[in-house]
Amino acid sequence: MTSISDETSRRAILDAALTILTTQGHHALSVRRVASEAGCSTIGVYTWFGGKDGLVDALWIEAFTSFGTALRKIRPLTGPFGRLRAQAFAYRKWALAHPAHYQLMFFNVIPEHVPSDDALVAAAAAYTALLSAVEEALGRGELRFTDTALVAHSCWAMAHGLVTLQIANAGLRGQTDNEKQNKAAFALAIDALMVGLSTQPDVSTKPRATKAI
Amino acid sequence: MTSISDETSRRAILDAALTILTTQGHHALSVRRVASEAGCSTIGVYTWFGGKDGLVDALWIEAFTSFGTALRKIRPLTGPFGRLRAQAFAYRKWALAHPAHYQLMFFNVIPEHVPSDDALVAAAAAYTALLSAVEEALGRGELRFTDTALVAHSCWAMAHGLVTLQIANAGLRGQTDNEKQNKAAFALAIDALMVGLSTQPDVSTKPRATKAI
DNA sequence: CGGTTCGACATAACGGTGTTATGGCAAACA
DNA sequence: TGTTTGCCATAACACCGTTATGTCGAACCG
Repeated sequence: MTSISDETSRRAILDAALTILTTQGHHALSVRRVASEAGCSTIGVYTWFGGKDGLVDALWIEAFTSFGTALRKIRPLTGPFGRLRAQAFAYRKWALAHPAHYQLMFFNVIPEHVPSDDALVAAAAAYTALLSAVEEALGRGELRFTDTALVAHSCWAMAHGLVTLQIANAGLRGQTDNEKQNKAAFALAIDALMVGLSTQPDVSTKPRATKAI
Repeated sequence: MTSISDETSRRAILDAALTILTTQGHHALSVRRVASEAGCSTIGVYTWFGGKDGLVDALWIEAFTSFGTALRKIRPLTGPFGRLRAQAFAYRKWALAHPAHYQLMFFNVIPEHVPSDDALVAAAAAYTALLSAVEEALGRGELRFTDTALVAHSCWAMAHGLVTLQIANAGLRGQTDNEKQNKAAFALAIDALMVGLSTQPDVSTKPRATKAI
């Protein structure tokens, strides 16, 4: 029996959590602060989300949904691996645009949180976007391998590893994050993997000698 | 003025933290529990480590030191990329043998901890092991690229991404972790990257169609 | 309309956390 | 012998997630 006012209460708390997460980071995401930001007592978090865990779970689901749609938007098919490459860059773009969310999703940054079944469904939906791109490449005969899941796993791990290292390093010493060089390094690694997975190793990219990272 | 008894106090606390970390996980790593396990008051953690942050930092340094020596042990040079491949598998082996440490090092699992300068030195030392292997491959003319750092970054990200996904998934649903299939998936991705980075794409591995992951 | 039920919510508390102020106490030193 | 110094336990502080208690208003029903 969720009325409109119910949803606004829920939304207010969720938005408060969202702003705290993006502006102050996950360490500031306490029930008391969220309630204060939302203008209610801590009880609100428990009536609408069942506790901090449920709140984090809701954030997780929203994040994975946004992530999944960002990946699913990629449709161009220009050139071999066109969609896979574009998806990898979309992956990177989304992650760097939402680092707090990305940490929430993949860094296990709130140790007491274990994703619910609904959350796992949302995560799986994002993964299927990647799977379909792999299947497409496989259908076009661009892969040396026939196992979609294995190839998708490799691509996911590559993109995840690259993005993870960048986010972790950026949070470390406040280094000047040279977006251009980082993106070039990302492209190099992704392209190398694509070449390695490809039937036609030297088509998709024309690598040149590059400068130091 | 660190006497022997001083070092034993320090060691006792550090060992207590280590056993708690490995047996109960990072969420159980509280100052009070560590002190209780070590048989002293919470003050001990502060006199010897300056607080929880310093304790975690000490664990981090020990972990990266162990990790670095594991990587540096890899010496065989059989075949192209022999050392790089062996190092990747050593990377994986160490990470899966010390999942709690790996999470501590890379998952940002204790949010309030920021690595000290000493800790960053230890981490950099582990990275140089990888760099030297890349330089060796480069010296043997096995790479299409001339930038050591870029290639090392790619390799690191690939291994890190693969291991990270496995550890995160293992912690998720208590799935039966089919070590054999996981290792095969790891090998496939690493080999594909090596091929993509190689001057002679079809030499290092002979991939076949593989079963589902 | 009056009584009852029920859900949202605030207050205040409980047990836990990291941290620290206070003070005791033994060893080293002048 | 008197003083200083450093290790350490006790107890407290502020914060955390969570919950028991009770209030209040709306909805429901006779």
